[in-house]
Amino acid sequence: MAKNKKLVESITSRDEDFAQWYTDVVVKAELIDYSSVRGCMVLRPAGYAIWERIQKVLDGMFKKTGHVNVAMPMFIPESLLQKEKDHVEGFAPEVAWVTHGGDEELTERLCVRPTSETLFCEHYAKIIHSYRDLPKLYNQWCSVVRWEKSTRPFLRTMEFYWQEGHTAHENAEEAMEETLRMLDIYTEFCEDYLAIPVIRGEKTPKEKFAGAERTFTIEAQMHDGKALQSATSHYFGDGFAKAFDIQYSDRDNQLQYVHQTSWGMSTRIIGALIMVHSDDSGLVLPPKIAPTQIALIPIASHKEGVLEAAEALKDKLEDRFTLILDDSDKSPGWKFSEYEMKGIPLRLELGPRDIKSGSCVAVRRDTGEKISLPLEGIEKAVAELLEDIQNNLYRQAKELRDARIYDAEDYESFKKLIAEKPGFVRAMWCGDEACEEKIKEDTTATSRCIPFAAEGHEATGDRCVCCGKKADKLVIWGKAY
RNA sequence: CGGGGUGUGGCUCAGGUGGUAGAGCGCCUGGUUCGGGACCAGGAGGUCGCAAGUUCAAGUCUUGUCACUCCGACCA
Repeated sequence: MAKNKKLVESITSRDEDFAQWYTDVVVKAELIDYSSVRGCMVLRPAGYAIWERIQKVLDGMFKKTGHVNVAMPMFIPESLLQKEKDHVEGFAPEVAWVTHGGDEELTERLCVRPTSETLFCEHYAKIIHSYRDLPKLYNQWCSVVRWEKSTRPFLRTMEFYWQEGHTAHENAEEAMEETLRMLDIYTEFCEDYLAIPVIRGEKTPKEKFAGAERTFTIEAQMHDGKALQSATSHYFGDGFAKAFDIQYSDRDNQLQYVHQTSWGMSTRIIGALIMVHSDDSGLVLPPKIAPTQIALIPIASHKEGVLEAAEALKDKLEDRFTLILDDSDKSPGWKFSEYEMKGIPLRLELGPRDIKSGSCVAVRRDTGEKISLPLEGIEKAVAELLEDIQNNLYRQAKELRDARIYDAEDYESFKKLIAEKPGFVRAMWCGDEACEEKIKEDTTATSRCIPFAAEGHEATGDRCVCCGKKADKLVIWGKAY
């Protein structure tokens, strides 16, 4: 028993060493393995299954709002990448280049896409001619490569999976509407499915996407109080359209430039999922995103009738829930720990005692609570339990986050809060990039976003927390991943 | 890119001053078990990250290099 305990405790305590805890969970839950390529991870079945769930739900939301999927090439000729000045400047330092095909040196080197704006723009220039061709609402699921200096599983890898939506519209209003519509979809997805509360807002000019006119973001707070940018939605105006010559004839036969957007969410969100909900026993997954919702564990399965009863229960539940029945000869205790480590939201135990009493034991992953459920009408009880787990995870995360958003009026208290209190600080900002720089230098905190005033974030004063000059922007500040 | 740490069976690690490679867990076979990581017996499995060098002899010493990890800088 004592030595077995050691196995259970092989996850580093979250409060003791958050970074090590994170790595332990990711590896022990078998989400990823390290590969022989620096900064690139193997997404193992348990990890990829989460991504597949994310894809399925998000893709459904995209389709419902009229988007269609395409696949763009993974290579971008250097000359194409160069077309939009801010864009290339932003990404050039971190692109991977292909210089040879077989033994022959290429006349023009190809970059491995770090993002696909240029490819979409090139294509749009060819296929958009009339206002009747608009809007174009394209999305693609793919992986991209950025030559990162330091990497961590999910949070920052050299190759990562994501979706990138790229749309073209007749005018600024429509493009802006689309930008915010996608921010809404990401918000809904994070809060309703991942049970991660987010703060919505706009990035400051310093933090916005290379080539964008405006960048909107949803920011989540991790269990250690640090921020993680969970998705972004960019409004491009007609900047890319002018660089790539994407024009159409409008209703009055006048040539117009399109207005564009792009938006993305990546496998990084899985890092958020882990850092928001998981605990010292391993991964915790919200039922609505968990690839497997229930682990059904027969107790004393060699005894007469146990396996049969477990099979019958499985048949009863598997149409409505994703479930695995583990009838392997591992000990029950081993299985309990294993499925806790893997984050399965609900465990059902079925043994001789339960069969005799016509019930089974349910154990919640979020609270550890054990509940006896009558087998009669168990579908409904399980559905309610899963819903309650989903809601509880969201509530817990939101309560913790809300308790860790502080307001600062002056620079001294601002610095003190950032240094001493994990979490976010709300403070006024004058709009000067120099103040952002100074704050970053003094505290390592960055501006996460300018939250929407209509969503409960009204100005807390009229002076910049850094320089004291007149300020009309409330900014959420925090240390970020 | 700077600073710290670590590379030895699948995993976690032990191997003072150089001298034929070890443990626990896991894995395989058989048996007994089964309500919080079970037990017994037998068995398989390692060019010690990689490359040079010193030496009669290198897991151990020297140099280089690669990877992982943590903390910064940079970026998502």
